[in-house]
Formats: sequence, structure tokens, C-alpha cells
Amino acid sequence: MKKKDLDERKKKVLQAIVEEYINTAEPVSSGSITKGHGLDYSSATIRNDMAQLESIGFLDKPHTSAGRVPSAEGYRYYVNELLKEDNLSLEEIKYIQNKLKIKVNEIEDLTKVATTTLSEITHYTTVAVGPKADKQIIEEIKFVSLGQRMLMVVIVTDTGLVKETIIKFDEDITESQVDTLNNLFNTRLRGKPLSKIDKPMADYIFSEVHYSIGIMKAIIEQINKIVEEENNNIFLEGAKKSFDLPEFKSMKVAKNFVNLLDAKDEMLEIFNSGDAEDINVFIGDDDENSNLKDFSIITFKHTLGDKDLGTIGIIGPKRMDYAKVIAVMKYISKKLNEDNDKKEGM
Amino acid sequence: MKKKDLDERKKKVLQAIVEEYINTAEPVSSGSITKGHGLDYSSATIRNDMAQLESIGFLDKPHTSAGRVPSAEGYRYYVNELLKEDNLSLEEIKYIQNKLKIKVNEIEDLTKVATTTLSEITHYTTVAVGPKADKQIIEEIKFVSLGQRMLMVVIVTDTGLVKETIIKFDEDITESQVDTLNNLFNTRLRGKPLSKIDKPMADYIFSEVHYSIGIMKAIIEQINKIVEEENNNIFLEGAKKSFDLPEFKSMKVAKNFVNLLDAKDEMLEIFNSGDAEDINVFIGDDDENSNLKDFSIITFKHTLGDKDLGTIGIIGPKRMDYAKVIAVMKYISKKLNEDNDKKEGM
DNA sequence: TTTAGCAATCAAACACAAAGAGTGCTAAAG
DNA sequence: CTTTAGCACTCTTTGTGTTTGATTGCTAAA
Repeated sequence: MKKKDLDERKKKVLQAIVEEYINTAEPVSSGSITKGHGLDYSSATIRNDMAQLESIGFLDKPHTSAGRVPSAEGYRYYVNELLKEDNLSLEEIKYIQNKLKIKVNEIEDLTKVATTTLSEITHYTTVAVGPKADKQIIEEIKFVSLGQRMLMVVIVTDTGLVKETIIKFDEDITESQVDTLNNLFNTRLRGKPLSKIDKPMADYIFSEVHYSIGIMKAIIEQINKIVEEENNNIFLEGAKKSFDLPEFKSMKVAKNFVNLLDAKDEMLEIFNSGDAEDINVFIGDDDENSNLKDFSIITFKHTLGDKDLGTIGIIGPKRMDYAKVIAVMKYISKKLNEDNDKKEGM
Repeated sequence: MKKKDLDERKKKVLQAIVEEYINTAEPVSSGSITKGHGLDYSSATIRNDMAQLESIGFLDKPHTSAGRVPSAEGYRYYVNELLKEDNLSLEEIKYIQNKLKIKVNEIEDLTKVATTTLSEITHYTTVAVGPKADKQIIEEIKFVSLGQRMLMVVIVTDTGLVKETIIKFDEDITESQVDTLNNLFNTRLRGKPLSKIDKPMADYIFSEVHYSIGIMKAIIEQINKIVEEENNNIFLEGAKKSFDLPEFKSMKVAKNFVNLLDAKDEMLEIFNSGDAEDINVFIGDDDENSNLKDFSIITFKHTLGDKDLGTIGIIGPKRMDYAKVIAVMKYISKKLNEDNDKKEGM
């Protein structure tokens, strides 16, 4: 049997199982879904369907006399084919509106508020990562001296993001040197992506500036550090909530969770791999020794027009309430764009 | 019996029990400490001592036929009276030296490196909190305009800390306004602690500047936000390591741990309450429903002369290796001061 | 004061039975 | 051909009683 060709009843059975399991976190028996969910068959009939759904890999059986549990594939089919839109309650809508109403100076703050709100409404752990360095265009680089031996570098990007760093030197730095720096860096980097501040760029700067190698080295080092940090910056919210989930009774699951949150590279890869237009659902595979085994990640891009302002996501159990989460995300995503439009126009 | 008047043998027995428990995480039986630890008595003798140590509250008994476990009071006595200095291995010393050698631009970075190193050597979770706002003296406030409607505020404090924030306005701001701001804030705030940027100060500024109430409000709001953030800033390292501890097999303990890390106010209170000169040991009380029940916190102040540069600490199980942790902390604390001396002199 | 000896205590481990949940299969009914 | 009732079978969970082993507390002797 082709996996796509589920007859209507089997679809309903799968859907009922997934939804039941999301609610109860217990294996679902054939008897428990004979009524409701648009079904009205005997448990024997359901059982036959279940056996087939298992044989094509959509269901798992913890052991003979337990019910069935959706497999990662089962969840995927459910999310792609069976999920029906959930509607937010009026309170939820009001709550979100109220939260996103705040005035912010940096887009980054707005992303954070949205991430926090998402966690508050869904009760899952949420995460925000900034846009990658190659997506951020430098609008201005400004060097400001703070006393004789201290210099601040400010980088303003088109995402409204402003990054600063302080550099201290062993030697004095003059105002004219600061001017040179401002000229040099701006003519060279304005309009380029953040990621352009790299080795070739450093070499060029070195070739242009013949004095104070020490100063130049310190500057380039520090700027590289900002870019690096910017590329690896992860904001986390509501991690503690996850520990109330029933799956966290298993120490193994809890440990996988903290390992997952700690594996920033893995997280960044997932968060940056999603499609820009859509809500992306990553359902943890069944691989026994993956951190992701028990979890799913759902992400969406915070955008303004075609500007990438970073990715916001949720990390929950595979058994998470996909319909609700996706509905909340869609709403927040829409609101973020509305608000941004207003801000642009102001 | 007075708690302080333990005879020599009882001290040794208590010490042996604590150390054995630290090693094994299992209740300690009378039989297991008849030899070694400077003891050479029969188990019956040890048993008598144990019974008395229990009656004065230094030991607990999970149940009749288990061994004994130190109580919070027992740990306290051990730490205050019995602990003998541990020595670091040559490798450990080298490792720390190497890590702290790095050149930093902000003291904050040095604190972070020290905190990370502390976690790496001890394998416990470590934490750093910055100095409180009333301990940080403002050396300069600088307003820098970034385009017509964007202003950056930089605050340099005597701890070398530089805080920046960006403020966006709905109206244009002129260079002369920026000059006024610089004058006003600097004459008023230079030499004052960060915490002085408060309501009375805001009122004063309002009374002096008669134009652009909107701009002034935005500025004061933002500055308050920095100070607030600065006061609540917690840096955490190695939280994941704790999950390998045997005590984390109990979900209750794991949950207490994440709750503890999440309860920033509680953490800050503990971290800020320590004595400046010393290494401070907070041993979790026996109170059943406290987050701290299973944990101890050890802190020391990162200082330079009499300047408070923040507090660094460790959060581990009550059963943690106090001798080792304290030894490492003492060494790092000393090194931080040495390095700072060098940095001051450069 | 210390220790040997021993009964008493209690968790942990084991074994076994019974109960309960749920399946898979078969054969009959629709 | 699809659906369903019926029932044997499987496997976990729960309960119970038993044994084992660790460890203590007490007593009486060294």
C-alpha cells in the first residue's frame, strides 16, 4: 500500500490516535477511539486499520498489550495531511496583541517579546535566533573614542540591529586616526553584508593603513568577535516549563533536552534551515541516540517584507499540540508584520 | 552536649562520613569507616559516636538499616571546622593560568572566562553576577547620534564596564541638543553610582530641559532599563553537567534545580549577600520544599583592591567536593587579582 | 572505654500469582 | 467484501509473601 493512499477511515483513525495521544500521553487503544473523532466502528474494525497503519510505519507499539503510539512518520503525515486549523480564543488574541503593542528601539527586542509571548501562550520552550551575518547589510560603521585609549565600534545594519563593542589599546589613538578609520571602513563596507568583515577585508585594511599595526589588529579581532557572536546568538525562554511535561519523568528525556539546548550548532542548523515563507515543522526522528528523538521543533521566520529578521521557534515533545502551536505562530507572525509596517511608516 | 564540643574522635568520624558520602553518594555505614581517615576502631565504637552525632543533629538516617548521611548542619560543621585545604594538581594550575591569560577589553569578559574555567575544572554549574548598581561609579555618559532620529547612550563605569543602549525617536534631534545632553548628564552624574539614575534625577532633568519632553522621556526610560538589566544580569555556565550527577536521577531534584536557576531574585539575593573578603558557603537547608534543599552554593567576590567587580559562584549538590571547590576558587580569586594588577599598571 | 556478639529492623530483591489491558485471529453476520 | 463478535494469547502492572543482606542498637564482657 502506498503511504499516501490512506482511505478516509484510516486517515480518521490516524488522526484520532495522534490527537488522543497528544492529550493523554498514553498509548491509544482500539477501544478508546470507537466513538468520536467522526468514527463509529467497532474496536475490531479500528484494530484492523491500526494493524495496517502500523505496517506502513505510521504507528508504533510499545508492546503487545499496550495501545499504539504515533511514529515520527505518523506525526509527519498528520501534520502535512490531516491537521486542521485551530482557532485562538479571544483571550489569547487579546493577550498577544497586548504584548506585541510595546514600543521597541531594536527589532531584536521585538523578536524577544514575541518569543516570550509564544512560550507563555503555548507553555512550551521557545527559542529565537538572529538573522545570519550574510543576511545583514551594514548601513554604517562608526568609531567613537572614549578617552585616549578606548574606542567603541558601532555597527548599524539594515535590520535595525546595532552592535557595539569596546576596544582598549596599549597606545594612544588620535582623533585623526579615528577619522581615518571611519572613512576607511565605511567606504569599504557600507552596503555589504556583515559576513564580509572577513580575512580578505582585514588584509586590505592592513595594506591601506601603515601605522599602528597593534591598533588595527585589535580592531579587526573585536569586530570579528561581534560578527561571530551575532551568528551564534540564541535566546531561550521558558525552558523550565518543559520539566512539567509527563515525558520528563524519564531522566533520559530530560537529559536529551538539556543536551539539545546546549548543542547550539545543531539548534542553529535546524533553525536556519527552514523555509522563509512557511511555518516549518521538524519532527524528531526515531533514531534512538539522537537528542531530538523525543522532540519536535516548529519554526517561522520573523520577516519584514523580504528582510530576514531572524527565526523564532518552539521546542516541545513530539507529542505536542501542533494545531495550537501552528495557529499561535501564524497569528504572531502576521501581527509582527503588521506592527513592522506601522513602524516603517512612522 | 554542646555542638562545638565534639571530641577528637567524633570529629574524625563526622569528617570520614562526610568525605565518604561526597565520594559515593551512598549512606555511610559504621563498618565502612573503621579503618582509614585516621580512625582505627571497631564498628561498634563508631556506631556509638554516630548515634551521638545524630542526636545533636549532624547526621541523618534514611531508615534503620541504612547508613548515615550528613545533615545540612553536619555539612556546615564540616566546612567550618574540619575541612582541610586541598591542593590543586599541576595540570589544574596550568589550565587555570592559561585560561586567565587571555587579554580582555571589558572586565565582564574576564569574569565570564573565570566562571567558565571554574565550571570546567570542578564539573559543577557556575554562575556570575555583576556588581550591584550602587557599587558602580559613573565615569562618563556619552551621547552619540547615529543618524537624525537615533541616539546611542554609552555609560562607562569605574569597573571598566561599558553599557550601551540605542534610542529611537519620533522627531529629529540636533547636534546642539546632543551637546546639551552630554553636559547635563555628565555634570550631574559623573562620580555618582549607577543607581543614582533614578526618579529624582529624572525629575531634575525634566526641570532643566524645557523642550522635547518626548525625547527626554525616551532617554530616561532607556537608561533606567540598562541599569535594571545590569542589576539582574546572570551568567550561567555548565548547567548541563549537573544532569550527570547521581542525585539528578530523582526528577524532583532535577526540577528543583531548574527552578532554582530560573528564580533569579533568589539567586541574586544569595549571591549578593556573601562577605566580600571571603569564600562564602551556603549549604541548602533541610527544609523539604525549598529549591535549595538539595544544593549548596559557594561564592566569592571578584574584586580589584576594594572595587567590587561582581560575584562568581558555584551551584552543586549539598554533597559537593567542598575542599576542591574552595581550593580552586581561592586560586582563581588570587589569579584574578594578580592579573588585574598587571592590567592596571599597563 | 572499647569491643564482640547478637537480636531486631527495614529496604531491596526476588518469585510467583492474579488482574487487566489490549491485541490478533477466526468465523459468523451484514 | 466489510464489519463485528468472540475468544485465546501476550505482556505489563499490581499485589503479596519470602528471602536476603545490610546495618543498627543494645548488652555484656574484655
